[in-house]
Amino acid sequence: MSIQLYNTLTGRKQKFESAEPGRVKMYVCGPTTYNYIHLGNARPLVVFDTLRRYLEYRGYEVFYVQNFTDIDDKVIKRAQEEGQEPLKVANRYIEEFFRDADALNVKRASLYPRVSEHIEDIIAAVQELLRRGYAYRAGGDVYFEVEKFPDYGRLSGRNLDEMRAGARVEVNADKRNPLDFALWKAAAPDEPAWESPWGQGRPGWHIECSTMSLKYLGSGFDIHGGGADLIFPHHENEIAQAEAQTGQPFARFWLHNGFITVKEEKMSKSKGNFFLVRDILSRFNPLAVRLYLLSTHYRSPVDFDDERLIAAEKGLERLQNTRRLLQEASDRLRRGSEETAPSQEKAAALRAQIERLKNEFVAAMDDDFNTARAIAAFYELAREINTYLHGGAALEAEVIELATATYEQLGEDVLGLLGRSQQQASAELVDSLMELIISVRQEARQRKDWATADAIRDRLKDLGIIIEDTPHGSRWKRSQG
RNA sequence: GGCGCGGUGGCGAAGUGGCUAACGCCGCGGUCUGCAAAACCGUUAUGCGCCGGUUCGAAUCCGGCCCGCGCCUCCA
Repeated sequence: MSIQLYNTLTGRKQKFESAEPGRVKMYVCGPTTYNYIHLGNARPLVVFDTLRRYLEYRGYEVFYVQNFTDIDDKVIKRAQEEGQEPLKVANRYIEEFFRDADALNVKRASLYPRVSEHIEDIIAAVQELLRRGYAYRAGGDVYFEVEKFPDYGRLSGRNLDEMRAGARVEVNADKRNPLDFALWKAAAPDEPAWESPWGQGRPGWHIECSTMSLKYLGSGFDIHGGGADLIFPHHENEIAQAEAQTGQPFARFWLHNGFITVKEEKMSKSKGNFFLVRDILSRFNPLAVRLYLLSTHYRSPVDFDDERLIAAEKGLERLQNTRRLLQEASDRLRRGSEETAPSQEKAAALRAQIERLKNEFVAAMDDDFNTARAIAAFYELAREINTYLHGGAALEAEVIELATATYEQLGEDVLGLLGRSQQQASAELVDSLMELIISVRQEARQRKDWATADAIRDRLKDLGIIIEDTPHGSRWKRSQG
């Protein structure tokens, strides 16, 4: 009954225990904010969000940090193309990021630190690396010297000799070793720059993540996640920087999700075969996209294909139907329209199934976060509940309550697949409808069509809604009783 | 060249030594239903890339081969 997670650092599943009892600290590399996110960006978002939800379900308090890379070559390039300030461009895409993430039912992280707001911290980190002899200056640049860090290559499972043999590393005369990487880059004339001990410049890519994760989570935090393409060099470099800087182990568990592929090929920006989440969401139910992403184990590749999205939509519909049927059943019970005595036998049978499937769900999730197996158990749960509801016997209130609570807990709290309930949706719809009615009435009043305006107010009053006109517009409330 | 992942029914996808190979989608048949929808039941792999081997027993372990993909370079 313990959680096992595959740790890239050790190459095997390990029992997960948080460093601090009851509290998990996790960091997931976020997007570079120069465009809408694509499906490949969405996978870690959904996967680690679900991991976070599961850990919370298992009773942990989770402190979840996700960064935004808002200073970077691509942001700068984009800004130049658009003739805008880089930070403005970044801000805009951060807003768009939240729209997509919200649609995918991704819970907000505890904190979203941005590079541009942590320049001081980064400069301090680079200074410390220089002081400790792990870094060197070359003109206005500062590089990390990989030879000085004996463990370099541990995460990605290679050593310096092997990597040099790869010979695909760009030659740079300023570097002592081709694999040395920039901690600080001198700025070109038109680029955003900050004053530093090495002149005007900006941070390298890797230093931001180690600096911000150390700042908010401290050395030895529990989980560091991201896409598998970040293992090398990004995460390798983070480890080198952080451990060289602090002399302490950096993160305890390294988790990496597999790629999204298109026709079996990796979806990537450089290949140009990527699909924006924004476009996908315009054609498919966002929660179906979420279901599709969780239907495969997080470390395996997932191929993007319309047919699979359609299948996911169908599956989702079934899962959401069960929730609706449960809602109807409890409404019926509340109205007291059940005439015969409930079947204790059938209720007991459902109770046993709920127990069994919930255990299966938890066992699957405990085993390296096997959402595919967990979802299978959830489908079975839906079927068992449907069978009971459809069985013709009188319903028993307590088992309906148990079924509803369990279904909601696994399906929404953990998997995030059910979305807003019927009740929440209705409440929101009422708000929107009232807004609509009030604006129609407002138009009538502007025309001085008092008859229509008064008729609307009177008829709403009959429905138990009171309109109050004020100098700033109209507001509404429900009448008492 | 180095390192690594994967090939399971029509399509996806679990399963890593032993009940009838989960689960979803699609198709077909049925139950229910005024109709429709929803829901439920049945049905689809004597077989898990190919060839050998180990074992009482393998999709699961070992060896070889074929095929697809990834990382080694910005990428989630």
